[in-house]
Amino acid sequence: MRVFASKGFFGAKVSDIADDAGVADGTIYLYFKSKDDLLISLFEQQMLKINEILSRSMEGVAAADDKLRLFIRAYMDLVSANRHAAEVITIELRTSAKFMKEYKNPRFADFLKTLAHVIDEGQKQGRFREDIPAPIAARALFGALDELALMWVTGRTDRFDIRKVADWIGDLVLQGLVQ
Amino acid sequence: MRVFASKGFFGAKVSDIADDAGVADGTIYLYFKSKDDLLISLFEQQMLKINEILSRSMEGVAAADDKLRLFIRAYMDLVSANRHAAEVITIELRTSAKFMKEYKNPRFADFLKTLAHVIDEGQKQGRFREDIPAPIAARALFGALDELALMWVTGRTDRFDIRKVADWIGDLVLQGLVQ
Amino acid sequence: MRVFASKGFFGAKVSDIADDAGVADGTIYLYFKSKDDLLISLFEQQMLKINEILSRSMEGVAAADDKLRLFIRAYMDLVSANRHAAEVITIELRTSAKFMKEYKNPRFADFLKTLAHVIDEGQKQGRFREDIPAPIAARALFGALDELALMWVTGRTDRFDIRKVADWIGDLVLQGLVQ
Amino acid sequence: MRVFASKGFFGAKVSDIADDAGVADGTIYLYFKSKDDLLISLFEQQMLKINEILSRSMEGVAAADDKLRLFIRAYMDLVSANRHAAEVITIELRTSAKFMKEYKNPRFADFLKTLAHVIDEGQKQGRFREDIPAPIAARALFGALDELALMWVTGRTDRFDIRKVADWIGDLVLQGLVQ
DNA sequence: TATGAATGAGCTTTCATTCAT
DNA sequence: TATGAATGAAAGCTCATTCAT
Repeated sequence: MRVFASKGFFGAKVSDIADDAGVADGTIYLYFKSKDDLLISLFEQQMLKINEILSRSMEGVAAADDKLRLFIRAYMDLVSANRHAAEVITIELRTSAKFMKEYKNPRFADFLKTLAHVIDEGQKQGRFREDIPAPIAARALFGALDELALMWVTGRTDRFDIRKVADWIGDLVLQGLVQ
Repeated sequence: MRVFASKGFFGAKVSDIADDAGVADGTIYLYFKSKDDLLISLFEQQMLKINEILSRSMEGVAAADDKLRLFIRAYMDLVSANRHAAEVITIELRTSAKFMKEYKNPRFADFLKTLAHVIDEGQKQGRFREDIPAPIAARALFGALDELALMWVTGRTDRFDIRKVADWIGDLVLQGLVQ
Repeated sequence: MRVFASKGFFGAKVSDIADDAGVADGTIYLYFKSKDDLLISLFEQQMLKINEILSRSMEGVAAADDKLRLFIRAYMDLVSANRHAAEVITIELRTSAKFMKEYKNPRFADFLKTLAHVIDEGQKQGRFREDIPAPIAARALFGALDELALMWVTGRTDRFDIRKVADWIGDLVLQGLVQ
Repeated sequence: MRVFASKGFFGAKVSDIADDAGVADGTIYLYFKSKDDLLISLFEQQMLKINEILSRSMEGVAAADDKLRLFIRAYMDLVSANRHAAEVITIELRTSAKFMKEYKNPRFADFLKTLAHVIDEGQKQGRFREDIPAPIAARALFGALDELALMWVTGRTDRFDIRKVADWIGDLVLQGLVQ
């Protein structure tokens, strides 16, 4: 993750990764089928963890808007706590489609489903407007979160408080810009 | 653009691009210094065009919320009219930072500035809430737009109407989910 | 000659030569069959001129040792007056055998013949020792001259007087080091 | 060495060298940084060996003229025993300056210093004339040796005895042509 | 299990040469 | 005659992957 984060998938040599891990190049291939597989395994593992943490963050909360705020905060906390992972997921996730034709990224689909589900709940609770389809809203929200994560990850980290950003996004998505 | 869009920067061979363009490999190098330069030139050229169209789309409109809606619609129209360009910009833009360390991407910065400026206007007009900093809101909005563009570009195009999506994002960002 | 001298045969691009000559690349090919041919023509032309000047320098002189001294001086004068030509001939001449398999360099053979002839005369005049075969002595003398030409051409030109060097070589070859 | 000798630096493809060595192309790059580095390493290695052998050949001999004769014989013996090396050093050494701007060739400088030192000794012993500067005489002698080595290496080897040539050069340089 | 030297396919880039204008 | 844009073969180098130890 450290190596992919700092050099990107194509820039990262298998030998760089082996060096960073303190093993020989060949050893990598005892645990992963290929460099592609290495990145995919990373995705899977991280997304699994992320999905779990995000789901847990909303446990025991009933109101959809509270859930959404908690989700957003938890997501941003994850980003700030796992800089490298965030960078890899944020950036390489996109490119992956291009060079790993066959990989469907099921965990990311899970992620989006969770988010859409919360919004759907809100709509059923009568709290959220129903004219925007939940999957679209979920995707838009993810885009916003992802972009700000990228901004945080590539920018000077000390420039702004990621907790505040989380709340701003919560306000934006729940109440909108118009006051 | 067609080739980068379908294979990604690293997957696209210079000879693929030359083939697609109907010229010899060497001819590429009469017009571009390197493969990197080719992608960068593409960015610059497209972003310049995009920025121009987006600015023009809001001309003669006073209210910031109207401006924002027009901006969003124009952006989505551009995406649907320039599938390949959208794909390249959406995806390669992110990766670019990793493999083109020195490239600052000034046109994208312009893009964000335009968007932030509209939001700032809305705040000064008293229409938009002032607790969310304009650059953050702009970035979040771009993330949402970009993500939906990606969804449209990589998904089955006929699945939903991009115009409707534009309006949904407008509603979401201006009024929020909570009704 | 200027371009070959400063960059070497392989380092010199045809377009560099065209630029230096103030013509288009294609124009070169109206006058020379190929880049190889260009260098060969240069050799031929220069060596012809050199051979002529050297032969003339010894005209009307009878004693072989006087002839040899005059030859040496004339050679070194040529080198100092035609820096670029000297550089090309001195350096590229050697490499030529490697990459221009078929080129026999007849003018250089003429050059060596002239020199060997003078030594042969000296031997017949009873002035020069006969135990050293004239062609070997000629070749050795050329080697010495060539090396000093190279030294002069690649070194700081102002460091020593090429006329003096010529006389030193004359003394060395005629009288030897032992006093 | 074999490949550089038969095709020259530019004519020799890295894959030719790998083939000749019985390894894969990539293997070359585990041991040498680049094709340039390969040639430079060859120079260094050979010249080191040559300098050592030449120095040793004169050990225990006091008179400078004896030393010089031994040096010349040893040099020619080396040439005849290491045909390919001689060819590479003789020819590529010259061209090297043109395409390897930064390479200073320190071992060749050592070689010349050794030779000049012997001549200087002869002058101090009162055996050699002092009007010819030792470095100039050394360079001239090297030129003669180098040229004859080239002649031997590129010509039909059986045409003359390299030992005899060595002695002729010894006579020429020590006693001169004039009898 | 772990190693790391060896592999060799594959890619970007260069540049001598051509030829339509 | 002159041009110079276009060509495309060719070559140096990289690096994911293998496999004997």
